[in-house]
Amino acid sequence: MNGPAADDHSPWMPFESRRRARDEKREAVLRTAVHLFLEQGYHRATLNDVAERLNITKPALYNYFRSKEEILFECWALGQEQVDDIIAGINVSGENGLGKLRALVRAYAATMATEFGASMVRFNPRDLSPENEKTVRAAKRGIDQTFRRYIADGVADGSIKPCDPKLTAFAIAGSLNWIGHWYQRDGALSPGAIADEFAMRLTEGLATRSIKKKSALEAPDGNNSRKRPKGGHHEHHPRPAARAADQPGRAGHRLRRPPT
Amino acid sequence: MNGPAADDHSPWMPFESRRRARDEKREAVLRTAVHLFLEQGYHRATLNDVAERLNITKPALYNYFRSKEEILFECWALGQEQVDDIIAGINVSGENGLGKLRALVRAYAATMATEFGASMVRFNPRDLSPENEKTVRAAKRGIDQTFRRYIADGVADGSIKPCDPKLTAFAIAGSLNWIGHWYQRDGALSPGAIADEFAMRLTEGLATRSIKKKSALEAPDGNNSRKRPKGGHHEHHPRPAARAADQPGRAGHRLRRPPT
DNA sequence: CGCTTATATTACTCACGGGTAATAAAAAGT
DNA sequence: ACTTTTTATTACCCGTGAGTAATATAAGCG
Repeated sequence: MNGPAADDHSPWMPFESRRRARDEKREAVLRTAVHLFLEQGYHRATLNDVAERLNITKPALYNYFRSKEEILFECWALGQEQVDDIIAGINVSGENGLGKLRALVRAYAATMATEFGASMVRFNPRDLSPENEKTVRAAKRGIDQTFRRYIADGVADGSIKPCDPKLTAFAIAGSLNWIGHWYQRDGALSPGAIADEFAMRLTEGLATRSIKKKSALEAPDGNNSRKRPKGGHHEHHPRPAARAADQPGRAGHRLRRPPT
Repeated sequence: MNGPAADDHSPWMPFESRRRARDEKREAVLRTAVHLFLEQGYHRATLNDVAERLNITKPALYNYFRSKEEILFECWALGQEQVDDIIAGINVSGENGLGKLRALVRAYAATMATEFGASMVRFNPRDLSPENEKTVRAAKRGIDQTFRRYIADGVADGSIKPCDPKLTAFAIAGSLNWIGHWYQRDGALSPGAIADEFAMRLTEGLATRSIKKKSALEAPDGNNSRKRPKGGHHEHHPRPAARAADQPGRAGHRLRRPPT
């Protein structure tokens, strides 16, 4: 952010470009890792596998991460970051309870169709260090509470029929989380279609007034999803330093070099 | 079943009692194993842990199972057996599509609140041998198709509103499967209450005519579930040999000794 | 060009845990 | 009581894979 207007004589430019290259490599590791972890499971996928796929060798990975466990955690964190952003956006949207719930369902469904999103629900927190496990569990609790809050808000403002927020949140979040288990990125269903369909199906039983269904199955790819679900290249912007979400904890140390 | 009327002089009696004792030990292993596998994850839980909890040593386990993988598979199979029974019962019930779907949702929810039921969705099929993995995937496909069939039946007979059976089945099964991830057996929610609530919540949006809700949350334990959700002792009868469900494959070799 | 720092490699350590003898202790059967 | 079978134990093997030197190569950078 403090970068001087980069001509080409600046002695700082190479520094920055080096850092950027490093960050790109870090992300490449995470993308390969999350793919293999999802495909084979965390314990069956070895760091040799990850390295081999990147055309390097295992010890090279330790230039970017302290341990396999840290890689696992960082994969999860990238998914969690997406969700934090989604929630932060909805919180300032000024919608009523039902509107916020629908927005969350839709965006969360699209996230679950990404590999980092799926990692949030397919990785086992028990495989993390005690400290990271606590962070993950706190974040999961935060998501659950957000669902419940939106539902309770909707009941309070009259947009959602009276119901038990706890079990209703479980039912909705369950459907969404399950996407991470069955969704095949090479399958027939587009993330947009899934997100639209789930947003409709999961909330139609809750609305106090009937929903105007627009035959969601026919729209193969709505242009209305805030985050592009699957662009060919750099799947998500290079992250402008840390980003503070309003939700619980998570130390904001995105992208730091561990070894030195 | 060919047992002679056992007085007390029969020389066959000890044989039977021996077999029974063996089967009880086998099941004890599976109950301990499924508990630890769910608690710590399959790879973190060691056979030493399992054995220690049974007050024996690791090699003793090999009198009952060929490998750790076989234990994993048998845990899954016990859960799958419950589901097969449920489906077989519903298939001959003569209900309409919505009725069958509701019955399945209710019984499946209760199963997910058991450890063997949860193992069906928390274990990773990739940890099984190729052959067993195929069996598991076929069974999963069978369950999915049953959900879709009941929904399609309901649409055909007019009890369910027109909808996409595939995505609707995903949404419902997702909610139910997720129970296996969050349900705490020592928590406040009883399996019966969850089953009732989910059966209501997940199908109310589908019914062509409005549902007569009876405030399901207040009924802590309905007496109407065909299988008792959680009896204190012998969780399921000693299994009268093999049991053939109508669904796909699974070799019916329950309870055989591997070594000899 | 030399000095320093980042990045990668080869070759290794080592704990962990599934699985296997070899063998002892019970039970069952005769 | 003697034999056989079942069930368990102790003591080991050994493949695997995370993580670590020691070291080579390449890239800033004055």
